[in-house]
Amino acid sequence: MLSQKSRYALRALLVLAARGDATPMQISDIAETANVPRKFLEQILLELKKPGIVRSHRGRLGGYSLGRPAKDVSFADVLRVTDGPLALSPCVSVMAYRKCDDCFDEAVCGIRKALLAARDATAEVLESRSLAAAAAQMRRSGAL
Amino acid sequence: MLSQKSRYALRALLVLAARGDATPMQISDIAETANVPRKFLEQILLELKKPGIVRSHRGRLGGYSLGRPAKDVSFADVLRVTDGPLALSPCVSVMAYRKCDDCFDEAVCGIRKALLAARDATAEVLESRSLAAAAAQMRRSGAL
DNA sequence: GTATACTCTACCAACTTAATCGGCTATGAG
DNA sequence: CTCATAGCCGATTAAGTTGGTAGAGTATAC
Repeated sequence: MLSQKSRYALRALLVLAARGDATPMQISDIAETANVPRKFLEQILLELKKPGIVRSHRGRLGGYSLGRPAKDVSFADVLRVTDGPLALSPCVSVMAYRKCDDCFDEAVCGIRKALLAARDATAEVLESRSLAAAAAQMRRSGAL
Repeated sequence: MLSQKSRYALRALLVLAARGDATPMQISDIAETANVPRKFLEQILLELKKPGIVRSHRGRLGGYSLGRPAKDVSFADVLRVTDGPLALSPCVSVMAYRKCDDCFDEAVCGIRKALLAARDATAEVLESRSLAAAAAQMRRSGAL
């Protein structure tokens, strides 16, 4: 299951993706539109900023905007920031591989292959879905 | 990521699946072979018993055995017990559907479709992998 | 009838999650 | 210049989850 934080992140980013222009939008406005607690959203946006998913402008008339075109931000990109690796086990994570703590031999593990297949399947789906596509779908179904 | 509990459950079940016969094996023996803390394994097996994944025999010479043939127990069956739904959001769970707490209209949600596709992809993989297949693979690669 | 092995409830420490608070810092408008 | 404004950032917190232990109860083979 996704964390609440991930859900908030996706909602906030969809708000940014839905507005055509790239002028910055203030945290408070994003928070209100996406229905996310303001102070919590601050933290989330800060994290999304590190990998360049969003960009910020300080001072008067500051705010946040997407760091790159909405079609180039996948669900996987976002979830990796807010929820960590997509994989079900560190030993099958492509972006953040790590040996399992108590695994004595990976080559012989009866669990690993299935988890790897699961990871590949989810990654393929989540990497192919962009904010742009999701925003477009929302527009089509009548949600502003 | 899987919980430690799920990893333990899979390891323990693979131990049971790997032995050909269906005579009960004691918790302590399973715990030792699968390298799982004994008391914790007790709880796990008890949970796996409710849906019939394992069967228990009490008293002297008691123990646990698989509740049905290893080829009929999928990874999905196990993980649903130990880690809950496979889905990333309650609203896309097939086995345990629930409306998302703060979602005002599911039909218009820009996130849901992607999560549903992700769920279907992982479910297909995890439902197609059985304990029998994993045990066979382990046997082939030299792990007893 | 008694040793043995599962059953069940309670408990615990450590960690994570979902926030909130308040002060600091950069910046654009006037 | 200056100051109101908006993001930056570290600390704190309450509640919940995770991983694991303890111990009394109960069924059953011998």
